[in-house]
Amino acid sequence: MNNAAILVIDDEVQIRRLLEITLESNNFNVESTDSAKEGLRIAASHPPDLILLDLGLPDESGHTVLKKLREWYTKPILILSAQSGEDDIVSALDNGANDYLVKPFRTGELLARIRSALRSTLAEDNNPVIDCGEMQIDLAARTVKKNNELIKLTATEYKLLSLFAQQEGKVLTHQYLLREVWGPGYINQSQYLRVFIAQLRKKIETDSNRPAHIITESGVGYRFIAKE
Amino acid sequence: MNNAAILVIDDEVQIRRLLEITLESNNFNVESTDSAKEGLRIAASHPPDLILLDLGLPDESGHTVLKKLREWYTKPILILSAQSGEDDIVSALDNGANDYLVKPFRTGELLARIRSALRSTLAEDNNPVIDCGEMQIDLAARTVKKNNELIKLTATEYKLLSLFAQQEGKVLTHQYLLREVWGPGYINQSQYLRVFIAQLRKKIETDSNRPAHIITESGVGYRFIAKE
DNA sequence: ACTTTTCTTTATAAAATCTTTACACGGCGG
DNA sequence: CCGCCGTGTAAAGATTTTATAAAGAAAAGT
Repeated sequence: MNNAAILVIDDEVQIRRLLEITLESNNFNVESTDSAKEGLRIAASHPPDLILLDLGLPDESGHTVLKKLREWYTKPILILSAQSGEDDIVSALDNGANDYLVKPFRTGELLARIRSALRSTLAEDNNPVIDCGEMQIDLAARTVKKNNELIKLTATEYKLLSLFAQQEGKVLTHQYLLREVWGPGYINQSQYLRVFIAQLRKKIETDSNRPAHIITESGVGYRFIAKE
Repeated sequence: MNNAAILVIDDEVQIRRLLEITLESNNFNVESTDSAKEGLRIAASHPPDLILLDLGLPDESGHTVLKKLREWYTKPILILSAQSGEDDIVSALDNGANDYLVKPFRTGELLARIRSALRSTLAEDNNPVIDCGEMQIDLAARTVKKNNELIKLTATEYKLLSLFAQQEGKVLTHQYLLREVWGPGYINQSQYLRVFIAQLRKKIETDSNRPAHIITESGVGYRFIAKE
C-alpha cells in the first residue's frame, strides 16, 4: 500500500525504537540515525519521501541541520522536539519545516500529520506503468496503450493481461490463470483461456499469427514477454 | 510583500477580532464570517489563498465544512479548535486539513504555520479549471461551460462530473463513484449511476449516442477523457 | 400551499460480454 | 499414413450489463 520512505534523525534511542515500530507497522520504509552528520549523509545518498528531525541533536543544532537540508531537499520535513517555546517553533517553521510536534507526541496524531504532509507530494507522480516497448500498461488508470492509442479491453481480458504483465517472463499455468481470473471452480475450463488468449492477441499483438508478447508453453500455460 | 487572502470561519467574535487585527497587521487580506454557510459561500465566490476554520461552528459541524471545501478547494486549510482530542485532530487531518491548532493558540506560531502552509502552494500555482476542448470545468467556481455557455447541473450531477474531472483518464469503479457521491450505503445501487451518467451525457456530450468524454468500461465503471 | 426542480424507482430496449459449440491446424507416435 | 492431443479461431446463442424514458416521490424554492 504505502511504502513511502521516512528518515528519522533523533538521538534518543527509545524514541527511535518507538518510531521505527510505529512507522513500519504502518507500511513505511524507515531508516534512522542518531546523529546530524549521518542523517545528512543518508538524506543525500538516497533521499527519503519525508524526514522526521529532532532538534536536540548532540553533534549539531537541529536548526542548522534543517537549513542544510532545505538547501536542496524539497520534500516534507517534520520537526520533533522537546522544546515547546514559541521561538523554536517559529524559527523552525520559517526555516522550511512543514510541521512541528512537541514531545511527548501522540502517535496517532504524528501518523496523521505524516499522511497530511505526504499527501501533497505523493499525489503527483505515483502511478505504476508497465512498459512493453510499443505497449504501455497503466495499472492505476486501468488503461492499455499501443503506439499511444488506447486499446479497449473487456474486464476479463484486462484481468488476464494485468496478471501477465505483473509477472513478466514467468510461465503462468492454465490452472493458475483460470483460478485467478474466473475463480477456483473453473480450473478445467481450458477452452475459456484459449478463447480469451486469442482475443487478447488479436488486440495487442502486431502480428497475431506470430505472437511476440503472449507465448504458448504447450501443455503448461502461457508466458508474457514485455520486450524483445 | 504578502497580500495573500485569508478567510476566517469562526463563531467567537473575540477570536475573529484578534485574527483580523493580527493578520491584517501582517499584510494579509482578511475576510471573516461566523457561520459555515456564509463561509462556504465566500470561499466559492472568491476563493482565498488560505482558510482558517473553526471546528465548533453553530450551524454545521466543522468536519462537514472541511469535507465540502475539500471537494474542490485545493489550497491550505488550517483548523482552529478548542478540541484537543486525538480523534478530532486525526480525522481533520485525514479529511484534508493541512494543520491543526488547539485554542488558545500563540499568534506567533499561528503566523509561522500560515507562512509555512502558504509556502508550499506558492510553488505550485495550479488553477482549478479543467480544459476539455469545447468544455471547461471550473472547480473553484463550481461552474461548467460548454462553447462558452453555462451548463446547469444539479448538485448530484456536478459531484459526479467533478470526481471524473479530478481523475481524468482513470477508470472510476461503480463502487467508488457510488460511495463518493451517494455514500457507503449505496454501493449496489448501480442503476442510480446509469441514470445520472445518462443525464450528464445528455448535457455535456455533443453527440450523446457517441460519448467522447464519459466512456463506459463495461463491468467495471466509467472513465473521463478531457480531449482527444 | 403551490410550483418547480431534483431524486428515486420501474420498465424495457439495446449493447456488450461471456459461454458454448464447431471445426481447422499441426506435431507426434504408432 | 492416420488418428490423437493440445491448440487456435470463428461464430452462434445465452447472459449480463448498460442506456433511456418516464412516472411517482421527495425536496426545494417562491
